[in-house]
Amino acid sequence: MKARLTERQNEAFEFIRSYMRDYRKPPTLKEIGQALGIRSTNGVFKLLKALETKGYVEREQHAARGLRLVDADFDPFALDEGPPTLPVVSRTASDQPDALRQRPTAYFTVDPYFLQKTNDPDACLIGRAGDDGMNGDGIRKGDFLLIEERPWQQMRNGEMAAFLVREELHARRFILANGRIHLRPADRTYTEDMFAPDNPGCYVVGRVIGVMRRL
Amino acid sequence: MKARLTERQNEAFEFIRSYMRDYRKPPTLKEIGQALGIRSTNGVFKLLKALETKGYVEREQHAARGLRLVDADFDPFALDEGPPTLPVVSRTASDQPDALRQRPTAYFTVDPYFLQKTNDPDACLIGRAGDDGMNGDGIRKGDFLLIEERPWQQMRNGEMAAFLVREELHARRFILANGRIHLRPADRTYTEDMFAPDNPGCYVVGRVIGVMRRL
DNA sequence: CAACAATGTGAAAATTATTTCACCATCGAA
DNA sequence: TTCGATGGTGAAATAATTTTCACATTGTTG
Repeated sequence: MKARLTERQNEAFEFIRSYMRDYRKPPTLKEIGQALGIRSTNGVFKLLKALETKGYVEREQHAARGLRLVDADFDPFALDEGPPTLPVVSRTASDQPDALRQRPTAYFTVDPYFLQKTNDPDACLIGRAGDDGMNGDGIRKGDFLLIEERPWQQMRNGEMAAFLVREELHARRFILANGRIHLRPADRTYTEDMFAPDNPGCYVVGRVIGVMRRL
Repeated sequence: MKARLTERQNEAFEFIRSYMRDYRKPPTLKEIGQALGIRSTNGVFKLLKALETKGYVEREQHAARGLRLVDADFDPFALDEGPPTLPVVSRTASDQPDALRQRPTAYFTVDPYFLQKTNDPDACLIGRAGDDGMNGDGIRKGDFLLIEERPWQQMRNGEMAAFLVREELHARRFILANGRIHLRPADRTYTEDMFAPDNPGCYVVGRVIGVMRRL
């Protein structure tokens, strides 16, 4: 695990990235200093040493612009792997959850930032909220839900869940009580549904880890 | 049509490309010389001048590694393809809107779908909602707002706008009435602000065309 | 042949860039 | 409070890099 950056170090790091993106070469200490408002190259020098120690950049001693971004994730030129692409799934019967990934209607590119809380980006997909039952939590009908697939046994109480009822996908808070799954809306005009885990009329797809909306 | 390169010039050019692909920065004259077996940096210097004259590279006078490949076809880093990457901007004073793009804290990859309603993806950036004033419209504090930069004169009444007050970014509905800009919250516990268009304490960044949230 | 462009050598000058040094301020943890 | 990590200033020492100069070789062209 990489050590965390301080705010200042992050500013320097992000400037380097944006500079390299624009100019196709690393910046000099002076240029970094000008961008961050540091008058002494030594101030920058120390920031860079910190970035190097923490493993964010590599430096070539004495070389002009002797800077390299270590992690390909941060490399604005890395072509090997682009950002992950996730399938956008459409209506699927709750008793045929396997059909979910069968015929995606589209693929969306998603920034890795939104997948950070996931172990496995391959287990993620995107669905659309089918109603306004979670308006109170800022999820509206038609929103794109970033879902990490996960069986109901691994869900924790209070987590935002995506599930299929009939042919529709909905977001609700997951609560397991007395051997039954409660799906609690944020809006009182919607009713709280309750299912036995093995009820084929309801299938918990997974945990909602992100929301995206086009206006 | 570009002038043709001599054999030697082509060798230099190809070396520069391969060097940049490997090291993510342009080579020095000495390095080029070593690769081509030229002992004098001046020999290399002349080759580069020829490449510049013929329009294959651009050079920044006196700058260390001040080399740029002109044609994107030859650019080993060309990113023309692939989803657009937008800057994530941080707090900025409302009277210095130009500083907005100066020091992005990060870059996000965004699926083109979310930019379809824009003419110019380059005019787009990402900011974070600074308060809960638009909860009623499904925008919560900390949400990532996809913003199309646009001067207030081009905004239409009722559109979702992003604007800076003090150092914070907020989302509100834009309403121009009686020569004054009204910024209307969706939540009544927030007050509707009103500004003269030239008030330096308030800067309309643009139109909000998307929302993203990580849970 | 004379003129010219392309390519070189070698060295010195000019400029840019990194590194080090001494010293200072702030902040959070021991 | 003392300490270490962080982030700075300013100046000076090194080192790297580009640029210029004088001169030479080769091959092509008029």
